[in-house]
Amino acid sequence: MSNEHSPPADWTAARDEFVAQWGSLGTQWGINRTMAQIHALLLISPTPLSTDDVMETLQVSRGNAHSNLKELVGWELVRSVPRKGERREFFEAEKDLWTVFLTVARQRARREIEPALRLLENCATRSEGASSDEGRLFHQQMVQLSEFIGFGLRVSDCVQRLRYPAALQFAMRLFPNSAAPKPPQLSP
Amino acid sequence: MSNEHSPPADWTAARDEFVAQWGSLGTQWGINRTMAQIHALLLISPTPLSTDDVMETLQVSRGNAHSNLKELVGWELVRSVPRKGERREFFEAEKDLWTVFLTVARQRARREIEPALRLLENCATRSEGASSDEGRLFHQQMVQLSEFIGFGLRVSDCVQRLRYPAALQFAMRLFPNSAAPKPPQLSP
DNA sequence: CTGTATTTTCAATAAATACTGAAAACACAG
DNA sequence: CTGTGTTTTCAGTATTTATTGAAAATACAG
Repeated sequence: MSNEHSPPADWTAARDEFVAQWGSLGTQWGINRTMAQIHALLLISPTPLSTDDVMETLQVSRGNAHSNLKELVGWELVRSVPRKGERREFFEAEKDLWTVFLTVARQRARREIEPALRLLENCATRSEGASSDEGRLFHQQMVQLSEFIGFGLRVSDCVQRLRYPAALQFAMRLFPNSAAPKPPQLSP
Repeated sequence: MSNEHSPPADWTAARDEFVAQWGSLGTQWGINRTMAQIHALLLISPTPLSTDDVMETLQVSRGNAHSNLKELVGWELVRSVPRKGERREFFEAEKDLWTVFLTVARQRARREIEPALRLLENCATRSEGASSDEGRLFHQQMVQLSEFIGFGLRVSDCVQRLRYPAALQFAMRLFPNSAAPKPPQLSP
């Protein structure tokens, strides 16, 4: 993994801190630590990594590395890339951040928001004719929540169709006082 | 709490399911079950509730109800309202969903995103002069991530200043094919 | 100050979640 | 088929997080 002529620079300390902290950050968002760390690792790796690479770097068991890699693949944030003449699997992360953002939004919408919306609509229907104060407020809030979340879902759908430059332009037009980041432009 | 002339309608079943499911939903987003359930409860309660009301309705201990109520107050999603001639505290949730959305966005930005941004900027600086492939990609990703997240923060800042109707209009202009929800209009 | 209602704290415990490691299943070369 | 390298599964264990309940602190009325 590490080779050649680089000075034993201390950016490696920054790397380790990034991986560790990204893991903690993840837990605050309902993502398990190891999964977030593997994602961090792959985000900054110039080459695809094997399960054993992950095990060694993060000092976790095979089962743990395996299941979290597979889950990342399930989230479409990581893909398995075959290597010529190698039997084992290698994994690489999607590195373009706009794509990562869209993917996370899409997956969370599908897995979590849409089921919630169904719940809310169902609750709204079931409380249709309520006559008490409590019942009417409940119905009202269910309708309001489902409309709010439904609207959010539709906006997200539209955003999915934007390429990064278009999204940027929209944002700039909407929020002139917020400077935009340079467009992502990764090396091949 | 329950009184008067309502038929023993079954919307109460819908209510119970809403509270329970909102709790599970919360856990997927890194919020503990009880806290999410208390929030759900207050969102649909026409009157402020006491700690004992919460304990009884959700069947949780005093300590649990207490600490989660206080944390909700800390998130500014719930406020304590004094009741004339009553010594104990009553709590009510912010019910306007646009306000709730802005509050959650603001709090998460402050508590989680801003610290992450500082980490990323720090990592970007510390890897400034890296010469290896790995080092340069790391630096590049740190810069990219911090710019992306920084931009998100600035957009969020701007959104904070929008009233709901203005936000709606913006969204409609951006995404003409997504029908908008009726503007929230709660009874006094 | 004394007594009572209420809030707050926190050590102990329970529940949920994540992780390990070894065994089983699988894939393929020879 | 046999042997070897790899992936997958999963029961057991460890870790983390949430919850309880009772004691301590607080607030106030009389």
